[in-house]
Amino acid sequence: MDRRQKKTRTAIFRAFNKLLEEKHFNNITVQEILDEANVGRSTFYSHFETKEELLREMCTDIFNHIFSHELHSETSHDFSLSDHGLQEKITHLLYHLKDNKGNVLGVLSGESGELFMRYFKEYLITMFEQYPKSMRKDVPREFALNHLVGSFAEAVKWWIGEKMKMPPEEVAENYLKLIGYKI
Amino acid sequence: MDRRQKKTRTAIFRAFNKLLEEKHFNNITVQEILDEANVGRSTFYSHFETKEELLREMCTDIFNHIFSHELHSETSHDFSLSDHGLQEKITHLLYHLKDNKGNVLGVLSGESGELFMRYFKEYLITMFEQYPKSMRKDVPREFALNHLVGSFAEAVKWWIGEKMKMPPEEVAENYLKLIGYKI
DNA sequence: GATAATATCAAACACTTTGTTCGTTATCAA
DNA sequence: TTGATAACGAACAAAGTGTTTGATATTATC
Repeated sequence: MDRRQKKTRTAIFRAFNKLLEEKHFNNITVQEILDEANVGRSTFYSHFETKEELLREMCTDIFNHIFSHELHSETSHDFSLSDHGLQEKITHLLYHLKDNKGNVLGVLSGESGELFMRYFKEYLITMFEQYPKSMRKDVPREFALNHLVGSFAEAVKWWIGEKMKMPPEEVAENYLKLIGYKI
Repeated sequence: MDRRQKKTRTAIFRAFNKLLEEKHFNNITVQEILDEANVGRSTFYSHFETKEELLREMCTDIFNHIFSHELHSETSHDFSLSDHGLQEKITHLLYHLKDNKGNVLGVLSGESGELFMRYFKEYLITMFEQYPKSMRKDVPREFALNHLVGSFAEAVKWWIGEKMKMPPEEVAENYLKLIGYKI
């Protein structure tokens, strides 16, 4: 990719992220992004068709980074035994989030969290599907999966809202207790 | 309140709700609401300052109706024994939601759930606080309460997304299993 | 280093939506 | 019946969107 393209792309991402920390997605205008990123109007629209696409691409960028190790680390293992690592995996994921504090905080802690959450959950589904033992079998599979994903996403949102002051290990432990996960 | 005011207010609510079933809140224009409700532009703005306020007022209207029985039915009972009714209370709440299908579906089933969810959770906090036994004590109270409220809200969202085809009793039962609630 | 390709820019553009204003008409409560 | 007021509709300024244009600057490549 052309250096110029990379440069403007990251400039736009940085600007957008900063703005997201301050105000809601809906109340951010393209003009504000342009001013913050020092990028021309037509340049912006040659990169992204709409503001929504910008958000989507930024989300996937962040998650591809955060989940890159998570999703592929154990895919070659025996499936029935892979449950053993759920606590470690969750802890690891939380540490990743903490490392990306700068990027994630703006998007998630702001009022735009719902949009970000939608993407987050998509990745979580893939993760939890690797741990069949975390799901109770006396409840419909879809219901149980939705519960795991939804409640974990809520826990993370709460954690971030609390400025991530609780240690990742503790968050993971508390969460696993609440979903009744037996090691 | 003047009959004329009531008339236009409900006309706007009805029109707005219908539009919410079809498209996202952000993509609904005031003009569309006016056309659907057969209401003049200036009339709309004499009732609601913005589109957001319209949504907010509609949400509180719905919840005040749905939770009116829920929240006050057992407040005079003995607190330590009130846990016995959680399953019934949840079931009852789900039936209420189903009765308000027409109102709730549009707001929540669409992608506009954000604001609606926020209000919903506020009411849920009050509800779950009446059932101390539903909360594990080996996990920080705030963490546990967030888990109960968040996961229940997610379950309801899922349920509505599935067109409420699962019977309320079953939803309540499955949910209580997942949070490890012992009768 | 020269060159062809192309990314960026600024400015102007048509278009949509918002929220306000105002004079007129219709409806209500008393 | 009458005074109050709600609804109407048309026009308005303001703000934002997404596109187009031609000039300028930067890049990859030869």
